[in-house]
Amino acid sequence: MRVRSTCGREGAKAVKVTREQAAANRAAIVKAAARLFRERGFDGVGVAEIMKAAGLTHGGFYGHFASKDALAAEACGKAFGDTIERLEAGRDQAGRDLGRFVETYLSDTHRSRRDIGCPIAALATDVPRQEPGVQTSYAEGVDRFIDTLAARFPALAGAGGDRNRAILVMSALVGGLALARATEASDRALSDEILAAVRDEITKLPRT
Amino acid sequence: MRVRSTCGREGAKAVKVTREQAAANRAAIVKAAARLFRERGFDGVGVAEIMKAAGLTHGGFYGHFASKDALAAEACGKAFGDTIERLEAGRDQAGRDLGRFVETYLSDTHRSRRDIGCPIAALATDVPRQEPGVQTSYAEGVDRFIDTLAARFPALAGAGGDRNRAILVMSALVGGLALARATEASDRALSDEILAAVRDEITKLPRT
DNA sequence: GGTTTATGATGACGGCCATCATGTTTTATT
DNA sequence: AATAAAACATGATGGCCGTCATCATAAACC
Repeated sequence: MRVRSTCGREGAKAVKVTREQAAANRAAIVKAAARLFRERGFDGVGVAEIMKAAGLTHGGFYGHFASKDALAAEACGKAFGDTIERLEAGRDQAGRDLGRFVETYLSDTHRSRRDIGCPIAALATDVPRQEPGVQTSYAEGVDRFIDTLAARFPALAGAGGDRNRAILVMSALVGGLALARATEASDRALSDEILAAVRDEITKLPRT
Repeated sequence: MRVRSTCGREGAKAVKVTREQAAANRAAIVKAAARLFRERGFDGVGVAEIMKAAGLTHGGFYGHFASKDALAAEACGKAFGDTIERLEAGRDQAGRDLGRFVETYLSDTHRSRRDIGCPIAALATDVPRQEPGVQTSYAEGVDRFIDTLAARFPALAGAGGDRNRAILVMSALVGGLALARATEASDRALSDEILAAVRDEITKLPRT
């Protein structure tokens, strides 16, 4: 009720697309957001840039999502979905045994690719500062991650059904990766040392 | 060369203070920044708010610091200094043995007080997105933290002089605390479970 | 084939941000 | 006592942000 603009007068090349194309666009927005949020944090990327990365302009955004926060929650869920799916399916070698998985999680590649890596490690300290929707999405992801870990690696499943061992391993993985990333640029030797140490110590953990 | 303003015309109550008062003001800025950055992240707080928290107005800021990033690096250093000093001095009970320290690090209090807690856990995922100065300050702090940990708790010092065990414990502590914070608001039970699990598993770790 | 529907492009709004120019007042120096 | 230096308050500037109003267009449905 404030705008009395005269916009959209001359060059509005509207592009009404098919229903499935619109759905594809929506998915592209979520996908781009999941990538950019992990790379730069929730507050480090604007709506306009996300839309541009999805091949659209910023105006159409609110036709798909109620707010940036709503997208953040959904993008967070997608990032978890992708990661857990990869873990559950065990498509690559990392799914076979714990040692392989730990090697992959604490690898050079995972350290340098925040944008497509584990959202737990990429967003951990950002989440407490976000809206409830994002926090819920994240917490559900963490819970699923723990269960998946315990299910896939029997050595992590406690005798009494507790998930303590899986939680310890997850915490060490997430903490180690986050610290390796934080120190990589200014002290590569330290960053490498952290990766190697957590890798070695986790695999040396006594079996239950 | 752009401003042709007519500012400071009527009510400019300038407040030139003594030399030591100026130094105290500078320290107050760093202190406020160290607190606010841990609470809201480097990009979650503006210069004006930091200055206000220090009891000043935003204009005087650039008399003390070259940029917000320069302050961020210094505030990061101060946060580490305080935390490591507390750990080294062993003033409180947490300094005595590893179990006590782990209990304190993974306590309710530390979970809810990001602003005065360990900067490693508060800023981990923000640091890779900051300027080199901040990253260097952070990496130095992490390095010192590992050394302090290994020095204070003999069980964490490896036989060959390696710091692997200390690094594992640090990673688990940092990861566990960060995840407990991220899940606290939306799933308190999960958050508590994480704190307890990491606490228990670390203390059950075999001695070297 | 005509009507309805809704995608998304354009552009505007107000707010917040980092940074800096200016001016006043007081301390420090000579 | 006079002068230089410096601290800090005021306020401006340009840029980016999330959000929204408007509307051309083409798909979806009858």
